[in-house]
Formats: sequence, structure tokens, C-alpha cells
Amino acid sequence: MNSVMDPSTCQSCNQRFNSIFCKAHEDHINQINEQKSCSVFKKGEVLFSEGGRPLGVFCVSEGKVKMSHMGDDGKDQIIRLVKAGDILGYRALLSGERYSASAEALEDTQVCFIPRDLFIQVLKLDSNLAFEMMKLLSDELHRAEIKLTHLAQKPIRERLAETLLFIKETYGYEADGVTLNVRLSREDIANLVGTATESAIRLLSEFKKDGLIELEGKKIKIMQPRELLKTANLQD
Amino acid sequence: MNSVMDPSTCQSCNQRFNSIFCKAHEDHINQINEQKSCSVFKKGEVLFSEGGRPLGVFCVSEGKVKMSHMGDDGKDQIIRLVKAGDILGYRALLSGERYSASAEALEDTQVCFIPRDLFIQVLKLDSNLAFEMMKLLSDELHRAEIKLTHLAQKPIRERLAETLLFIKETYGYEADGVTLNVRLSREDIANLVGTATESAIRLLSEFKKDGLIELEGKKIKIMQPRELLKTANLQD
DNA sequence: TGACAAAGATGACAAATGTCATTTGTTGAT
DNA sequence: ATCAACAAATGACATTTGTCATCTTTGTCA
Repeated sequence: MNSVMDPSTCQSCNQRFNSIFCKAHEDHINQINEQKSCSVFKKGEVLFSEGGRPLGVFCVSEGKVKMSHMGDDGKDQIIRLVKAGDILGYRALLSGERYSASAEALEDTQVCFIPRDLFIQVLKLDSNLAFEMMKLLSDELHRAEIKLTHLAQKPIRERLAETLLFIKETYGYEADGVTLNVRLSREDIANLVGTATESAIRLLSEFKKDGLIELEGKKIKIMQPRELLKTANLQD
Repeated sequence: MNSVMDPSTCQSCNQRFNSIFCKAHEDHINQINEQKSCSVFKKGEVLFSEGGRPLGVFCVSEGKVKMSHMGDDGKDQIIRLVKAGDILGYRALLSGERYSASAEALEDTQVCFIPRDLFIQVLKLDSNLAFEMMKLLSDELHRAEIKLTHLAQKPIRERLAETLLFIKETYGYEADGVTLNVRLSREDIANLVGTATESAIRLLSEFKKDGLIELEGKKIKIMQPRELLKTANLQD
């Protein structure tokens, strides 16, 4: 849990061309590199919890994280899937609020932690980075608005198909080219779709029966991406 | 439609202490003042449409605007209610995309238009403004995530109650202290809640029967805000 | 290995919500 | 003032979805 490990440098990070920081000035990267601290969260461990104070931002160098809101009745809604190269924890920090979501590792995950003041200071000095940040926020907002519309208007069958495609876009396939490269519980899938766990299970079985997907425990194989896309009934 | 009118200056704008620009440097305000153009949109007129190219941002000095997404089946989802002092059109501009939503005046509305390049340039030079922008985006994102969770988890009755309270927060009351200070069609309300128009109508009638609200045409009076809040079943 | 706990699966049913049809009321243009 | 067009209201009904109960499978740990 949270054990500090040998930190590779930002300059040699495997995600250095992948993250928002690739647009930042070299001097700022160096500063971040000096002040960051690295740690590992094992599968199921919590990076931060709803209600906590953001002390900085996390930058994922390896692994996967889910972020979820607790609904008023205690049911979680997964609002984001995080992958290597992504940062997290910035929303609350920039709003000046406490965390409004919790972050939990979906598998063993390596992160760097950038202290709040440094992050703010670099954002202030580096207008390229600030623009990247604004673009990131705008893109997230866009995604949220689309998801919101679909939640309001689309039946669960379409939303599940869309969710499976979204997982594919986010984490891609394993080496076999068909298996989604992440293990999610049925409950997690339901909390992504925004439905009851039983409904998600039932529809996954239907998709399997229709030959769209195959299921092996938590492995999900996308057998007919085309048909799945049709089922999702997307315009854009 | 879109008629240019005598532009008051930003420095004398009735919203000057209310908008995101109040944190901007004076020089930048002056620059914006010189390059902005003002116009009026009558009730029902469209400021911009989904799919159009953003050429700048709008700053509302008076009036009300709704922003809505068209769902894949042609049904609108209202994603934001805009009031005097707010800016709009920045999401697509900062993402570098076309508009993903349409904006329509809910009543006669006066706006200033700030050209794209100027807006970007000022954002680049003015880190205070950039931070305000990031905060604005973060807050919007927060709101979207909460709405998303509620759409996934809450029954329509609770969402309608929440929507009425949200309208109150956004536009406030008329002089009588009970009538919501905006006229929305039942369809608009349904598109805010994310439900069928008939369902919205039915539940509004129930709320009226229960004495929570009163209805007079498009006027909605909040008679028991406390009870309405209970009905909304909110935690935070 | 065995036993317990957790996750997954399935059926039956109830509740929530959407759809369609019809009626009533309102508004705006001529 | 009248009519047409649109918005609102209401009922009946079908469908979707959630809930509860039960059973099966899987995984974990002593």
C-alpha cells in the first residue's frame, strides 16, 4: 500500500510522449521531476476518496484506475476510466474543492504524485501547459455531456454496447486482438452503464447468445465489433 | 435577428463584477472592449448550432439562453442554462472542435462576441484569467458528473424536484419571491430532467396537487421549497 | 483439500416510465 | 374576432427496468 519505490525520472518515463506534460517546457519538467514522488497502488487500493482534500495531482505511469461517484443512495457511478499517461485528481484541485469522486486501482498501478503548489505554479508559468489543461477539461466536459444525454435518452442495451466499445477505446485489446485488456466485475460494468448489476449480466448474456461477444469469467472478447457498434446506435 | 446595437463598454457593463473577466487585467479588458461586437437575439433565436465552427465566445450581458445536445434519436437534452454574466461557446473553442451543442435564447438576450484569436491571446497572456477559465471548466465538469450520476440512479420524481431547485438557483425568483424567473415549456423542463414530456407534465401536476408548487401557464411558483428539497432527496 | 464467502447467473414479479391517442386550452397571425 | 397551429393535460396501455429470491460457480484462505 502506497509504498515508495525507485522513481524513474519524468524524462525517461514510458509515458513521456503520452501525457499532458509533453507540451510543457523542459525546465518545468525538470522541476516536476525533482519534486514528484512515486508510489504503487495494488489492485483494489484507493488513491483518494470522495471528500478528501487534494494535495496534488497523480500521473499514472502504469496501470489502470477507476473513478467513481457515490450516488445519494450509496450506489457507485463510474465516471472515468484512467490509463497510463493520464493524470487524475486535477478536477477537485482546480475547483478548489474536496474530491468529489474516489479513485481505485483496477490493477497494480504505478503513479507519480505532483504536489499541489508546484502544479499550480507550473500551470501559471507555462501557458502551453495551461492550454493543454483547458483542452483536457473541455474534452472531459464534452464526454460527460454526451454520456449525460445518452443516459437520459438511450435504452440500456445501447448503453451497454457503447460502454463495451468505450472500454475498447480506452484500454484496447490483449495480444489476441479480441479480449478487452482489463478485468472488470459485472458490478463495475453496471456502474459504468448506469444500471442494475442483474440487468448488465442479463444483457451481456444476450450479447453472448447473439454472438457479439464471448465471456470467460471476467474476460470479455469482442467478436463482432461492427454489430456491437450497430447495437450501440451511435451517430457520431 | 443578430442586429448590431449600441454597445456599452465592458468597463460599464452591468455584469462587469459578475463575469469571469473580472479577474482579468485591465489592459486585457480594454482590448476586449475594443474588439468585441454586441448584438441582440430575440426569444427563440439561435446563437449557434451543433456542428458549427466556433469563431469566438459569447458573453451574456442580459437575458437567458439554453444550451442543448441533440440526442441520436432527435430528442434534445438541455445541458446548461445560461444567465447574464455567463460566457458560452468556450467548450468547443478550447477543444478545437465544432460546437457540440446548440444555444437558443429563452428570452430577448444581449450578448457581446469576443473573436477567437483575441480570446486565445488574452488567455495566453493573463494567467489569472486562465485559472478562472480552468476553474469554470472544472466546476462545469463537476456539475456534469453529478447530473450524470443522478440520471443513472434517481427516479424522475426526484430529478424533477432537483431540476426545479436548479432553475431557482440559476435564475432566482421574480419580485413576488415565489415565481421562477424564467418561462420554460413543459418540453424544455422534460429535456432538462431527461424524461418524456408527458411524464414531466404528470409529475408537475402531482407536485401541484401536493402543494409543493403552483402552475399558471408557464409560470411556476415554488410554494414549499423545503418539501421540494426533501422530494429531491439530495445529500450535498 | 474443503468450506466459506463472494461473484455471477437466472427466474418471477412489481414498479417506473415511455408511447400513443385524444381532449382541452393558449397563442398568434390575419 | 376567428381560425389554425401549437402546447398542455390526461387516460390507457405496453415496455423497460429494477428488485427480490434462489441457485450456481468461482475464488480464497485456513
